[in-house]
Amino acid sequence: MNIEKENGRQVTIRHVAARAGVALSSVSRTLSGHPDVSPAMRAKVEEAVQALGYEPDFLAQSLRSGTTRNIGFIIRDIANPLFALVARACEQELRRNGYSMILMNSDGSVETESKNLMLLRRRRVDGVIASLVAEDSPYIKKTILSLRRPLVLLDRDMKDLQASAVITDHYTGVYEATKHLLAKGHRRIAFVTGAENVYTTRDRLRGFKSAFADAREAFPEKWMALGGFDPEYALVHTRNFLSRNPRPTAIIAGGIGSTAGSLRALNELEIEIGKDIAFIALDEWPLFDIFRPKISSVSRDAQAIGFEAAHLLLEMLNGKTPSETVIETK
Amino acid sequence: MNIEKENGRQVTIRHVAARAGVALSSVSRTLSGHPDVSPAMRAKVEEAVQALGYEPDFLAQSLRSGTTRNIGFIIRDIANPLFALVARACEQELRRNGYSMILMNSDGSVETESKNLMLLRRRRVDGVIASLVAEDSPYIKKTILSLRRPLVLLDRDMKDLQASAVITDHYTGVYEATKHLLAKGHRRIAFVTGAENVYTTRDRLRGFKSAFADAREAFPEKWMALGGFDPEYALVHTRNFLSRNPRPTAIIAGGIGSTAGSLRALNELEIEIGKDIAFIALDEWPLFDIFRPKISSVSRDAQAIGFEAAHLLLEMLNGKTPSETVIETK
DNA sequence: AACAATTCTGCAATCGTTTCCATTTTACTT
DNA sequence: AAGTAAAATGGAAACGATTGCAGAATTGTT
Repeated sequence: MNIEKENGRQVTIRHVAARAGVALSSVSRTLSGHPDVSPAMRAKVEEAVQALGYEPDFLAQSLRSGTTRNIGFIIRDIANPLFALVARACEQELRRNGYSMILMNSDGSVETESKNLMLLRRRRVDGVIASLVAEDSPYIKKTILSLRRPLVLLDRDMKDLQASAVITDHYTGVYEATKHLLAKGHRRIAFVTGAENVYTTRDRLRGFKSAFADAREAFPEKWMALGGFDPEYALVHTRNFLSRNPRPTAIIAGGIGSTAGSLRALNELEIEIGKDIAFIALDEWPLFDIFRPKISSVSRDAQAIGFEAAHLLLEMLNGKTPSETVIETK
Repeated sequence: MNIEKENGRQVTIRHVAARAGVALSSVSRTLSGHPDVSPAMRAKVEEAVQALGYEPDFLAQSLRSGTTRNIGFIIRDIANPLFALVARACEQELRRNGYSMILMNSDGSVETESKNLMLLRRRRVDGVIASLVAEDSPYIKKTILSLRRPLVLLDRDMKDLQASAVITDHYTGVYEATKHLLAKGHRRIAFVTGAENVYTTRDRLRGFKSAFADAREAFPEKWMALGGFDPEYALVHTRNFLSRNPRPTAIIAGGIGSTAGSLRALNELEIEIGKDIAFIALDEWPLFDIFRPKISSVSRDAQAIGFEAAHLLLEMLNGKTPSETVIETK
């Protein structure tokens, strides 16, 4: 069976129809499970399909149906272990439902992100899942509105977008962590993370501030470095904080990249976590539990995020209205 | 500008032609940069394109041209940090060349992998980059042959496939590492890694054996656990080795997953690396340089692998014959 | 046996492009 | 000024599927 056509050309429904001696439409109906198909017809068509090794062309089907069963997935950086877990769970779930994932890295650039979105639109993806670089770019907002396809945002909070979102309750985790540090007597707590133009940072900051307020302590403005999630930013600013006199007694690093940068700074200056300074990471690196120094962290279930994102999108594809899912921390 | 059509329908080349008062074919020619287009025509068409916000449909173009500018990327697990780096570099390079990446995880299952390959074929991807689960499955081999599209294999060595490949010179790295251990007096060296049905393991094993042979030492067959790259396998077998009497004085873990599993076993039994036992990881986890215990490793440039894979594929898409690129270790 | 109702099948249009071919227009020779 | 070559344009047929509609074949009813 599965006799390859001698000439390189593709086997189309046309060949199947010819071999079975029936009309194209009949073949199509048989294959798509239309009710009005006689057993005789079905037999003939199936024989021909087998013999020719016919396989419907997704492209042609997409053009006709207007649906590609392709989902765009845009993140800053797939090499971020948290995102990688999200992407994996998401891809698995989409695949189980007959969708494929087109992966694009935005490399932290609003411009690349915007180009990617436009490309996905031209590719006629059925929907998009995205962790945007920033929430405050009107340019991106316009591009998103022009998408006119179901969209799921990861940890972002944008108005009038008709998008679903998977958001994390960072507040609680950070609040507890900060409270814990304050209870241990720490006052000079440095906070190194990304900018406030993403929900993630704002929610974390809210938790941080609340803990200080509840402890009736002044909010340590000068120990804030809210500029970027990249390791370099964290490295530079942690190094800076550590060179001050007096230096901070505790550091909170928000996000995978920031944690990497901060740890590198500590390592460089040979400052020991647990002994010389307290350290809390928001979001975990894999193997955190195995390595020393033992690093405390506020964690969240990345797999659940990916799974939920896929689900919210699938729901929208089935006509439901956008909604939000909240993931807990720690 | 960019007036959205009032009705939801898409703006097609047909609308552009109507508005510009010219034939469809002329619009197409103008847009695709055909030489025989008068300035007057160009102006009219461009005005209409602007006014309507027209954007060519990738799907229709693909159907017509027979080329999708989509590349399939299949790996065991995107959450493996090494693969994630490969995927990122690869996606970036493909994107720079106008291609998009469809990501699929095979979850370490030959069956899933095969299904994925078939789906990619139906989706008419222009090429595939894959890190296969195993080299010895005739089923997979058949599926690959039926792909009839350019293929780049990552760290796999398969005959009569007409595929390009990015392979790593594991031999040298492992040889040096083993020699080093032998020189330090180690004899009971355990080796935990994946099965021999992938090039990666075979090449590493070759290096391992060579080092023993050159040192005129008997190859320690009973300290081999070549069964799987997953952490569970490594955990179980490392634990087993460590419970023997005498136990190994050194462990080599081959691959990201195996390293995680082995480290977990050591952690569990509270055996300290550097003090109680020597440990060498083949392939690095991120942040290895920061954490304690300090872990020695044989590393390779994952970004380069992704970049080279993209390049080999692009070359094949330009009609070149398949070739191989070798990446160095350490 | 004649008619209606039902099931089945085929034709042709459609999705949005590109491209071959034929025809018209323009430009160049002598 | 006529003839030829080159440039510009339009019409129509692909690419590979799905589907509304109409007609043919089958079945059931009286």
